[in-house]
Amino acid sequence: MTNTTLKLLAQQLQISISTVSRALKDHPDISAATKAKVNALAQSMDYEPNAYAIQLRTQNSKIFGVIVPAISNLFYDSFIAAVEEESRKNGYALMILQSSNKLENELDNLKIFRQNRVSGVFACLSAQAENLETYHRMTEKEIPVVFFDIVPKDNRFTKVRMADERCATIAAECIIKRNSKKVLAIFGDPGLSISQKRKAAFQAFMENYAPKVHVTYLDAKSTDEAEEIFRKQYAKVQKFDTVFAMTDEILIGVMKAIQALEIKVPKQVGVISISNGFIPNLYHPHICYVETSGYELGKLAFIQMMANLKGGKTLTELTVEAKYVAGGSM
Amino acid sequence: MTNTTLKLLAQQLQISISTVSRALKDHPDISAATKAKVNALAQSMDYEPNAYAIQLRTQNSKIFGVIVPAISNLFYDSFIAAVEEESRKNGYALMILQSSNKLENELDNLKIFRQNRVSGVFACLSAQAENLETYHRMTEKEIPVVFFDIVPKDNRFTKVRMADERCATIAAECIIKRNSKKVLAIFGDPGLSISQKRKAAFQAFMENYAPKVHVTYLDAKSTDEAEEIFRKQYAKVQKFDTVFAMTDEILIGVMKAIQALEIKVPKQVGVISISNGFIPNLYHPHICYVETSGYELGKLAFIQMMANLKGGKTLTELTVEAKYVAGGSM
DNA sequence: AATATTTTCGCAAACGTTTGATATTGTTAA
DNA sequence: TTAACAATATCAAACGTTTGCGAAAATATT
Repeated sequence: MTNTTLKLLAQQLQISISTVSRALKDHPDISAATKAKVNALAQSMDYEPNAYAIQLRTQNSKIFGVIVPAISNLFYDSFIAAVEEESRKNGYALMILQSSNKLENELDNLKIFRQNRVSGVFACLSAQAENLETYHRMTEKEIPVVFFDIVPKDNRFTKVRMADERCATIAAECIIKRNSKKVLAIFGDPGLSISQKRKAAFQAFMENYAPKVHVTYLDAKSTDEAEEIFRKQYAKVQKFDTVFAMTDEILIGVMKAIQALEIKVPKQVGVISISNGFIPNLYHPHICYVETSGYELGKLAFIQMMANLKGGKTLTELTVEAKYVAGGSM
Repeated sequence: MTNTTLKLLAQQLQISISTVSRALKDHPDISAATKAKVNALAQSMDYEPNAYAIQLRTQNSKIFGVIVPAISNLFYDSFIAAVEEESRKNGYALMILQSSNKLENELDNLKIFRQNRVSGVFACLSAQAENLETYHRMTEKEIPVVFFDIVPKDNRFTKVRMADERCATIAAECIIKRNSKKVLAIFGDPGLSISQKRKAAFQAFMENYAPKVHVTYLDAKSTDEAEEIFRKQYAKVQKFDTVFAMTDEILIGVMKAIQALEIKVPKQVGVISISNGFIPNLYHPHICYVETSGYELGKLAFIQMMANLKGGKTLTELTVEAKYVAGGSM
């Protein structure tokens, strides 16, 4: 079954292709009568413009590429949902690819994006080394790139991310307010800048405003590591009274240990984390958390993308604010 | 900055466009020497074939469309992950759109897919009325459609879904093996066919193989309802010794109650659910569950798609088998 | 040495659309 | 009546590929 084309419509109506094209897009050059006829026929033959021919002609694909480490991720899929929502409103479609945190996949994905001449790319860096070279080539070819969440240090790029330092500071504040004496603070992969930033901010705040509180800083790269760390630390003589989990992954590990050891929250141990809220609300009592909303981040990223597309360069790093959500765990 | 094209390469090398094209795809007509020269130049000018020109010429977009109710969903994103993985291996990219369970969006998405001449569509019906008309038009235009999870009754389509009845049966089996005397079984929205199927299968099995076990059947449309139901039932004099949760949503509610009431699992109450495994593994001990893997379903759907694309029609309804995953909760 | 065969390459059309330039009308003003 | 002007519609080129067909050059066969 062959697709309906402008040519076909033109033949049927015995008029030229260009007239059909213009009629369909309500061009003022075309009379109302002709427009009516054309639209009617297009409707009945259910004509669908060929996006590829259009892109070839106009050099504008109206497609955004999105690279995330994993689609199956509470944070990223709310980000995607937001970007998708806005894109739809603006006539763009999304091409989503996952890097699985592998540089190889990330490069493959970028190639696909280039070959499809995407109008722009939303990228979350994979944990491995930064391959900014490729991204530079894209921006040079006037394909805007908006980095989100895990962003490069390079200041020539547009970036949006959570206010990571602020998140950590808010958490620290809560811990101090609670009058904690001994704290276990577990951070994520120390190779990631996000971990470094959060840890630095947390540490600075604690040392500034509560120098007498004893804090143990440790890193966990996985849920299992986090559980392990918690168990080991809790086995010590002088137990901590509050635990801080930098990510959902870590929180899950912590909570497994807490359940296994039958520790009472918040009586024996207070818990606070940074999260988008889904995981913390799975438990009883609800875990207190500083909210980082992928959804908000998505909206912001989209705004930046459009700004980039419209005007000139907007080489700034924007952050979305964090807020504390109280649960029963502190 | 203008993109590198075949024409540009041809001009540089003073040979024809077709020779360049053929050299790049290792056509036997072209000499090794020429191929080497072409490849070298293409490399250094980082030539990227224009996917749109190719599609226009070849009438093959190498893109699959995917419609899901929501991307932010544990089940669907594992489905997407699987399809994406396979697609990548086979040189296809994915265009993912969400319907948010709205017919309007679903139709919009299909239009985008048609305009982009996708090679095929993976579709999960939105909860609202079935608009099979549109899907028919696609298959008529030789765009294969593979329905997944929530599938139409119409037998002219290719469908893959979970073995819903079997899941419930396996769970029932476990409950009987455990020697339960009194069971609380909580099912999802009774309006959904999936709930009906699972409940019918579960009930039939229990009545057949363990008629003396007392089962209380209740429905919960949300996490909160599930928690409420659990609390109410647990307050009764003769307590149940096992609880069955049909979905993750329900399991979360149940577990909240269990944690709040400080009930020991599995000593005081055994827990079993149907899930993809993420939620059950959040707790200690891990909750036993019958696995419904979006991942497996994705793999199966992809196979069906390729079969559809290659050979003729494969108008069958395939299901992916469920398997029991033991935790410490039974 | 002349013909036949293979190897290597170029020509040109086609895919479906958009758009600047141009042609054909009908209408108005002089 | 004719020049001037809208209004309407058409021509043709271009976007970047692929590919059947034919041409030239190189090699092999008599």
